[in-house]
Amino acid sequence: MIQNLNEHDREKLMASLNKGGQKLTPQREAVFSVLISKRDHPTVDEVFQRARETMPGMSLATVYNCLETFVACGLVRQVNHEREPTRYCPNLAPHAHFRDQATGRVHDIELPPEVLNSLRSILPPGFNSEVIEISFHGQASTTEQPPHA
Amino acid sequence: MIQNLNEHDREKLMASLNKGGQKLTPQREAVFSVLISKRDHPTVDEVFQRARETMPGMSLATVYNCLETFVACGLVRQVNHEREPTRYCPNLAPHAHFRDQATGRVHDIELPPEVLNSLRSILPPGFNSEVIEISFHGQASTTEQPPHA
DNA sequence: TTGCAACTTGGAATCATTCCAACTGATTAG
DNA sequence: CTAATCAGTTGGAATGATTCCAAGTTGCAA
Repeated sequence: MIQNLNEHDREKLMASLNKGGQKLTPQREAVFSVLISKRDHPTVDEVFQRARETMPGMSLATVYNCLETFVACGLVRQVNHEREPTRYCPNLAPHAHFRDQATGRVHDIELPPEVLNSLRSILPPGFNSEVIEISFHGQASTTEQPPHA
Repeated sequence: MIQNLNEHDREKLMASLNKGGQKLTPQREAVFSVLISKRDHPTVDEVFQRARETMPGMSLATVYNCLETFVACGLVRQVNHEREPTRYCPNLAPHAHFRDQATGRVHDIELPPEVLNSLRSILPPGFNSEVIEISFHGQASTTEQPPHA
């Protein structure tokens, strides 16, 4: 079961939405709550299933809408791996992703600033990049819990 | 117009196919020829259009099949960006990709071994990765030709 | 010459995502 | 108070890349 947002997270959500000229709605609150209560990079469908536990009438289209809004407001990041369904990640700190081939699970990998800088340095003159995506795929021998934030 | 494969590329193609237990067919030759004659990361559809110039009867399904075979044989790499159509890249040297937001064009960015190693070093114990994908998105001020291999 | 196995083909099916038109609810203007 | 407006929500239809499938080809082997 998904609990309600605590004061702090609610404020953060409302502030980010307002900044983007958007309103806080019950549906957005439910979707955001799903994302932060279990930070396991759920797909849209997984978000949909979980959100329905607290708000049974919510539609899939609304989940798509909410997530799109959150991305636009900078509240969450999209994580794509090949052509699999898009996943969503509420961790905004710079990090890479590790996708476990066996389970499909995605783990956050901390990205130290010096590594980020060394990456930036490989761009030839004339290339300006705001976004860098780094993803590893392989085997994670950790038996259970992902080590993410 | 796409020219035929030269001896060297034909040998390389046949060797890789044989190693994977696959045969050299006219369709595979045509598709491979498309990939190496213009290394601009074409989509399946673009490969299909170009291949039809030399082999008008070829079907889209065959292009998918050929590309899948090549990936399995290690002859080409898939390049995915968000949920856009998959692109294909015959550059097998370690490199990152830069996607120009304005044009959608993909450029290869050389990846020095020390940068690759610094990336590998950020994986915590227990994570073993065979594949690392790095993609930049931003603006490329180069007016025309991509600097790829 | 027959049989087999890999490959190709066109079209149907799949499935994540987007689009759309109708509905809802809150806020504002008269 | 009503009406108009407007953002947000909803269900279902449409889209589009990709995969699946069953029927043809082809080349080689028995």
